[in-house]
Amino acid sequence: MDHETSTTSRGGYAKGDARREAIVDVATDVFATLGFRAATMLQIAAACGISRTGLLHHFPSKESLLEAVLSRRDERSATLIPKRVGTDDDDRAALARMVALMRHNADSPTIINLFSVLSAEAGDPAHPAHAYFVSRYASLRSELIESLTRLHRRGGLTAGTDPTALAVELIALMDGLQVQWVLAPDQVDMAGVLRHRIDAALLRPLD
Amino acid sequence: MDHETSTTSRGGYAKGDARREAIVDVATDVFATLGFRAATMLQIAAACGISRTGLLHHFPSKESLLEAVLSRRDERSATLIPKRVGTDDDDRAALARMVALMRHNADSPTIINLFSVLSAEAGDPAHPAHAYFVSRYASLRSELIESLTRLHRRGGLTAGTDPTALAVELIALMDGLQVQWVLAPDQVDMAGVLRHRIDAALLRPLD
DNA sequence: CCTACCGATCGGTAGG
DNA sequence: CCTACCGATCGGTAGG
Repeated sequence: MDHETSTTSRGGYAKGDARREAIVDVATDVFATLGFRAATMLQIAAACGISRTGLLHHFPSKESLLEAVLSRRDERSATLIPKRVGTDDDDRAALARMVALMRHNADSPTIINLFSVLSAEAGDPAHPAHAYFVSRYASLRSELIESLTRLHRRGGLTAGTDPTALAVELIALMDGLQVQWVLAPDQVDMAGVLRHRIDAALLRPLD
Repeated sequence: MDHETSTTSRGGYAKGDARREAIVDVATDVFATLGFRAATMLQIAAACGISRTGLLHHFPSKESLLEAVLSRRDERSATLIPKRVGTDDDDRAALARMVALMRHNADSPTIINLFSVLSAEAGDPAHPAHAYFVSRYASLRSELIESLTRLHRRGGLTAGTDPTALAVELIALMDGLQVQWVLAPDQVDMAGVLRHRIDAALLRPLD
């Protein structure tokens, strides 16, 4: 949170930044596979081809590395999900992007694992990412509730739909599909099930 | 899996069995909080008020303790969810029990955490519970698909419902609601959302 | 021969 | 980035 360095390279630090980015990529994989607590700095260092103390040169603690992994993820998803909405079509587009995201994630199981494992172990208030996930889900809910409420006011949702309950349901559906998909990729059509549920809530289905 | 001892006490071993049961309860809590990999035998032993070697006397390895925790959970849920179904009412009752289970789980966050954390970290094929969760979800899916298919054939579901997709969706919904609920219990009405989704799929709502 | 442990220690590894 | 370390703790096993 309080690391001034970013992934954008500044004059004279290109090499160090490139190394940091490579480390964050590796750490993402390891945290995704083992979770934060069971992952070790030695494993991550070895996968980077450096020593454990060399790793600590770039990230002074395991938690600082976790912060870097999460903020990198936030940057990436921010580019995929723009903030400015307001029209009916924008809100429908936001739902379409959720489906596209599920389809995209089916090709990058690492990210699926990362959030499944971390959000589960972050349920413990003592977990270093607990606050992050609490506020992450709060943001997801409030943004989706806003979108669905606008859609509902403009008559875009089927009668009797509660925008708040639907927002909670759709977020839960995405998370649960990912857990199930990791254990049986062939049996779970993540994007298809989500798309079907969203279309059932919309008066006019997605394109 | 291959431990002949059960939780039922046999003549002369009541004390040992009671101790084993107490240990399994404590281990359930610790695994639920930390996950399997990050939990330590020392923590579990300390929480039981015995030494680590005393713990190992009862369970020769950490994995054997995990097996005991999971099979205990299976016994408990087996008493809650009987196997013999076949009539239309039985299949509707199975859906009602899913809602009741969500309501019940909201009072025992430990079990929620246990399955959220373990099923997420078991996505790694190298995890000792990987096979368990793969087959657990396969069973859940096939049993629910059976129930929903019977209901559908008897005209109990709304038109255009795919029993297989609905089974995947309902299981995902339950899992995702639990992850979200742990992080914000006041914002997530687990049983309410599930109930609402099930009623939307049924021609005649649950009682 | 059974149970229910104990204190000590094995070779390795944790985060820093 | 590395070698050299620290206090502690890991899962598992020894004899008693």
